[in-house]
Amino acid sequence: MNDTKKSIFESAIKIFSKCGYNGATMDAIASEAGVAKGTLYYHFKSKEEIFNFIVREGMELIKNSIEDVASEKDNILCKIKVLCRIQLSLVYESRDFFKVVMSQIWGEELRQLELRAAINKHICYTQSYLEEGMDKGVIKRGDSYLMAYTLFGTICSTAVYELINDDKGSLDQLIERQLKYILEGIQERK
Amino acid sequence: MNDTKKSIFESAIKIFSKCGYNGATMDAIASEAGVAKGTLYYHFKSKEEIFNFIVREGMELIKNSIEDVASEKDNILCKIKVLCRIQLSLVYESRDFFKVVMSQIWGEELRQLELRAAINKHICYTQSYLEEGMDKGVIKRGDSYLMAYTLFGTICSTAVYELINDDKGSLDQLIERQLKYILEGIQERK
Amino acid sequence: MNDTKKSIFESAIKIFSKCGYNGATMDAIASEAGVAKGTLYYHFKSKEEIFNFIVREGMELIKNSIEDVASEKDNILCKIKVLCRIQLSLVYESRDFFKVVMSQIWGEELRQLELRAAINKHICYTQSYLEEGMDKGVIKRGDSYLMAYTLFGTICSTAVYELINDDKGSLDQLIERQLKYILEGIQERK
Amino acid sequence: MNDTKKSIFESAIKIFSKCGYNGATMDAIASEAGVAKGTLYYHFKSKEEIFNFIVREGMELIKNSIEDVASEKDNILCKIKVLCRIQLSLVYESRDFFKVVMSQIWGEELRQLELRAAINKHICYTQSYLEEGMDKGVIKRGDSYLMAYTLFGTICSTAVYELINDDKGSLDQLIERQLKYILEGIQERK
DNA sequence: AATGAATGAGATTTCATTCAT
DNA sequence: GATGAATGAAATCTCATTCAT
Repeated sequence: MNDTKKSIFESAIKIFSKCGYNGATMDAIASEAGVAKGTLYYHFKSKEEIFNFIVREGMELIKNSIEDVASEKDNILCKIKVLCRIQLSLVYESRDFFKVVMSQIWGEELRQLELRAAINKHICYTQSYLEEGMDKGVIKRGDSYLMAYTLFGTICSTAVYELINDDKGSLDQLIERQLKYILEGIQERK
Repeated sequence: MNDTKKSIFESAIKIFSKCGYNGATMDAIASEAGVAKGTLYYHFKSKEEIFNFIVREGMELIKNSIEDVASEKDNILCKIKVLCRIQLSLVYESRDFFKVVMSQIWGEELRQLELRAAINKHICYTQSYLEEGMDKGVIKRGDSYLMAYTLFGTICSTAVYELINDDKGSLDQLIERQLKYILEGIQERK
Repeated sequence: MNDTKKSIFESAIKIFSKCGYNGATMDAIASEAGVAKGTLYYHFKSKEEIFNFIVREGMELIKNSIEDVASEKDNILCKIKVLCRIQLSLVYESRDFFKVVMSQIWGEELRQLELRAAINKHICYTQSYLEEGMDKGVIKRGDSYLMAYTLFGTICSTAVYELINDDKGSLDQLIERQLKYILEGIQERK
Repeated sequence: MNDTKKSIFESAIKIFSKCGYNGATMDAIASEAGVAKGTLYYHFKSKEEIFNFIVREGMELIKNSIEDVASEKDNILCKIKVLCRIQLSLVYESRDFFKVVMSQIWGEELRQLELRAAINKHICYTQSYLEEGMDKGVIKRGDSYLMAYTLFGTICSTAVYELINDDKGSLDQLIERQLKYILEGIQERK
């Protein structure tokens, strides 16, 4: 990915996150990237292709981030904690990408079906960690697939939290709290 | 709200949920409602007004549903459980409304800021339940605001689950599982 | 076909004939028709649909013109002469339509393949007249299909003649001459 | 004309014939020629210049072909027959060039007016053969200019025939038939 | 000689809104 | 109350041309 393409890629994430897919205009993306409109079409066949490229690259990046760190641990509970922490902090670091995903996951257009497939693949990937946790006895036995979704829900809630409340101060604390809720629940043990 | 307006209202939810705000066309809404395009403008000033009307009515409905049932219970843990169950089942019953909210919450347009405010208000409302739970010693002491978001996240995850997996069979079971995860966590107690 | 649509239809023929299909712009057609660009799209789905509509209507018109007059004659040679005369005079009266056909018949786009099919159908239709002429002994026995093409070629030559030479004075004389060439040839009988 | 320029020249004919002038893109021509787009502009000033170059070269070639063969005969009827035969077979051998001419002859752009002038010059050239035929008593006396157009029309009809029917088998037979029709007409002599 | 990234003017198309009926 | 033809601003996309390498 050369400089121009990278610049378009980053600008598109910014604009898509602010305006949604249909609200984002090629003019806005071009202007944000500091290139002419025609240049977008030199590097991408269409607006939809920019979108798909973003999704593909973004999901790849997340997967790599997780694998890099998780591979260092051999304790499965640690791995799961790392998995959660990384995703939770990515919500902050790649907030624009998350907004694009979360706003575009709901419709019935082809690009949205593909996005859903990508998200489902990611959730299945985290599911495999949970199943290893069940085998090792550190995660409660149960519907690992649904559990993986619950975990994804926590990511979502964090994204919404970040969206509505701009408090960036206590990021680490926030992440630890969320992690605790998901692992141990919110109900007081009797 | 007369029949025509109601028909437009329901069609608009359907179209907004399928296409997003910008992707939805007045043509599509009119055609879904079985009326002429001009009729939309007889009942609503603009597309944005249809959207705002939907959000207002929808949030009102949810709040009423919760209050109706919660008022019957006097045990706060029961109230919280009911609160969760109702919202989780609403994800299924009003799935189109949820899609509209979830897809439109992320941008910076005026209508989106207003939507966020409405959602935040709703979360604060559930927060008050959690605080009562803390006072009564059934919910772990902690950041009740963040906890309310976590709860909202579970709603989100259920919505995404419903979106990707069409299994409608075991709805009650699903809800009970989600409820258990949020209350008791996913980690095995030692 | 209401007034607006008719106006678009006629303007489009004019513009297509002057600029070709790709050279014609929707702006030019709209401006010629005295309507807004959006109005074109209210009546036709696309530029291509305008083109196809023109071809369909135009061929229909020609066929009707021929049938109307030919049905009055019972002598087959008279019918064939009428067939030729009508087409030759149509070259002048509907010169813009002919230019559209002649300029667009050559490519490999879908609309052009359809146009070719329409032209071929028309040629086959004139072929049936020639075959009747052969049966009645007034037309030389031979390849009636190729002969029908030769007849079409005379139409073409007249169109090119009209294009290059603006002499409109002696239209009837011109037609009679062309008719004589095609029926009796240009070579001096020995 | 070096190899690169020749390759561009031939590719341009192919693309122009398939897409028309406005439909042909410099990208398509470059890709067909197997060179970069910039290379086109090294050899030609503009798209229009490529077009004009093609017309000039093509007309030159046709004239030379005719003169070469016609000069061998001294009988004028033979010359005229040769003239027809060569042009009719050129329709097959240089079909792409013919398509370019036939599709581009109709508009009002400068390049098209120039093309018409070139065609008219060619028709006047064949006219001079017909006049010699009239003087020698082998061609019917009459409007030699119109007659030359009729002859050109037969070329057109053959091109359309070739376009719609791919039967390449009986080329010589086809040409002889066309020649007969134009010389002797299609009507049965009584 | 040749390249191909970049451009921007201009093309086709979309669609929320208006308005006369 | 309801309609749908008409609009025009703005969207996506195309492509001949330029220019630094």
